[in-house]
Amino acid sequence: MKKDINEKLMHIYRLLYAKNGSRNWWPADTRFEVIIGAILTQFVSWKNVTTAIDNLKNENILSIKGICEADDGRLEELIRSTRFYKQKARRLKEFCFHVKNNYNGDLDFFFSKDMYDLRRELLSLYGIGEETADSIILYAAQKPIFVVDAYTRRIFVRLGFFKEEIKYREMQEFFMENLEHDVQLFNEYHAQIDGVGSHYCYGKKPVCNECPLDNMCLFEKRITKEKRKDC
DNA sequence: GCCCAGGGGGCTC
DNA sequence: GAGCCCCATGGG
Repeated sequence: MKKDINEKLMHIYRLLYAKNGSRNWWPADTRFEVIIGAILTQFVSWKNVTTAIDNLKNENILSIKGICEADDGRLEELIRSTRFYKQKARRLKEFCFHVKNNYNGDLDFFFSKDMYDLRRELLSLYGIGEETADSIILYAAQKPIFVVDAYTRRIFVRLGFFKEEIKYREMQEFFMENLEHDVQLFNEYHAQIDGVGSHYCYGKKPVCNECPLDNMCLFEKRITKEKRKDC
């Protein structure tokens, strides 16, 4: 771990934490709900997801058994608010059947695997890509993997750490090479990024004046003078 | 009416 | 592997 990079990353973390406090992520009652939320939130705002999760709760099918036994059309209807609902209904079903058929429906059993074995297995399932897999590993299985997303890219490109075309794994490796592997730190760091991500962009729009990272935009060499005025 | 939002699969070359 | 299209709701 490079000490100077670690200190920069921790400085950013502390600025965000000082402003927002703990964000208590992930917003869910159970780890199964975390998993369902991770799949449903793909390319959609969280508000749309809460509608769907409430529907599943009200219908009393927010469980592996419940999803497995649910009628396909009914399931689609309940999660309609999350966009791409037909695909997502299939994703939920396939995840639940995987755990049911291979782990006797037992998430403890499923999550007892080595972290990277678990990651490979999740990635093999339909509809689970890197971000979704990592969210499940960190927030449901409580194993120390760093979750990156579009907001992480946006902010750290703007701050000058990454080029815009950086790959998911490269971003993830950067954080994991330069931060202590700690579930609580990884949990809160990603949550903090999420909390300010919507205020950031690559330079097209002004950043939020309230954001504690504004004065760090000077790290971003590719932002023009004109755009820098936004900071 | 239009634009955009925290992704992933599948196809092509 | 990169580039492209598909999926198809809800809020501002």
